[in-house]
Amino acid sequence: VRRQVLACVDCNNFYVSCERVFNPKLARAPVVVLSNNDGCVISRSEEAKALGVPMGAPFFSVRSLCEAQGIAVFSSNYALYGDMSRRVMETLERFTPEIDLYSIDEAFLDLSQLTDDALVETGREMRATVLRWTGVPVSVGVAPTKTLAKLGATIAKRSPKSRGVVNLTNARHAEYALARTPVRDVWNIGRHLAKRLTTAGIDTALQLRDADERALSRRMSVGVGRTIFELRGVSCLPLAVCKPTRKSVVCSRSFGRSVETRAELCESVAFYVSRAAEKLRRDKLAATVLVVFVSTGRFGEDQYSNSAVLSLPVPTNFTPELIRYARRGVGRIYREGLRYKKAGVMLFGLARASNSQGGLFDKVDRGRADRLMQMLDQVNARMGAETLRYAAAGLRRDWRMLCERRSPCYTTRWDELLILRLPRG
DNA sequence: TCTGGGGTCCTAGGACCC
DNA sequence: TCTGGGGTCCTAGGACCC
Repeated sequence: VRRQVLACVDCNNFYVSCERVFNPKLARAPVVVLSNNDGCVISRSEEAKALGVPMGAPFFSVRSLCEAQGIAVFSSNYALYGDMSRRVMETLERFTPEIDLYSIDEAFLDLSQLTDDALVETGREMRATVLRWTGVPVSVGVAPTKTLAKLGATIAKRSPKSRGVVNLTNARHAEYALARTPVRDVWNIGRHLAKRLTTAGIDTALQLRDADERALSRRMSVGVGRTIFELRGVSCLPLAVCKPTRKSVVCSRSFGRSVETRAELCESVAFYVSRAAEKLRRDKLAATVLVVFVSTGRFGEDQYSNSAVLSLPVPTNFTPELIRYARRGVGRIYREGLRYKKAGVMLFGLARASNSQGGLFDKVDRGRADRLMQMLDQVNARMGAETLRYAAAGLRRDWRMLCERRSPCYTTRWDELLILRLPRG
């Protein structure tokens, strides 16, 4: 078997770090970033963690704590985080083309070509380079499998002594780390599995590694079996250097206020369809199934949620056509007298846009439709998102989600560039 | 005596990840 | 008053295919 060494590079509280890059006053201050619609806390600086802000806490429940402690609070700014992610990943790509971009703030790199004594040094160099070029601090774990590398990165993040890099290629070091890791902290062991494992007497990652793999595969899931092998240093999760094309596109939002009329619901759904269709076209895909869904709040009275599935006769990414079907879908599931809090669309059955099969009775001139969408996308790319948009997606849109504490899009909008004032003299 | 093996699809919901 | 969004994979048993 060929020796494999992977690095997991994980950005430290990524969204908070992005905000800090352009706002040095936040450097050692407590900072949190909220989810869409200013709903929950989804990123916390170490200082905010120390002040007792829990991950995932609804903002209303920690709002007074934030105010009392002077914690800086930001709405999500995905334009900024997406662009910063691109910079981090492009920096990492300088180290090796064998890189698996796992999420907005994480990547796995193949370091099998390096000798053992070069591993930690390379990890430190990656860390220093990303910090210097992008301003984002990262943690690095090095190990023979993804699961162990990920664990290494988590430990690196928590222990200052590691200076950001943890090497678990050595079997004794790995065993030491596994013995001190609760099973719930293992990648792909979530809340439910952790509970079932603890009930079965498996509390640490080391106990999981040494458990009966066949029995647990059968009793829990094949995923658990894979995790056990991964903890033993036997790779089951290959490096995905070439991502397979996506299988679905989703666009949905909670409303900033509740929505009751069919007209406004249609408007919002048309807006989500426009965004979803843009994603399709960016990936050169076309959809054959459209799902529209609506729901009231999850916590109050009068709960309702429903969805409508519409099959599209010809694979399409043509916005007005998708809007037509989506409105039909809303008509099927809309109930009067309810306070809707969320709506969205999903697209499935994705095929490559170029070689889609035409329909015998197709009424749309596909050539013209493609040219129109291409023009629309070009104008919006050049002049700013939504310079051209469909009126069906609403003009006022006062149902839009809250984002009252959003930072400027420092890196993606000319009118929001950071302005520096130099001191005199 | 002795009755294959490997694959896909279906469905809705659940689990997991960030 | 106020609780995110976008993904992937797995499950289970039967139907169906070669």
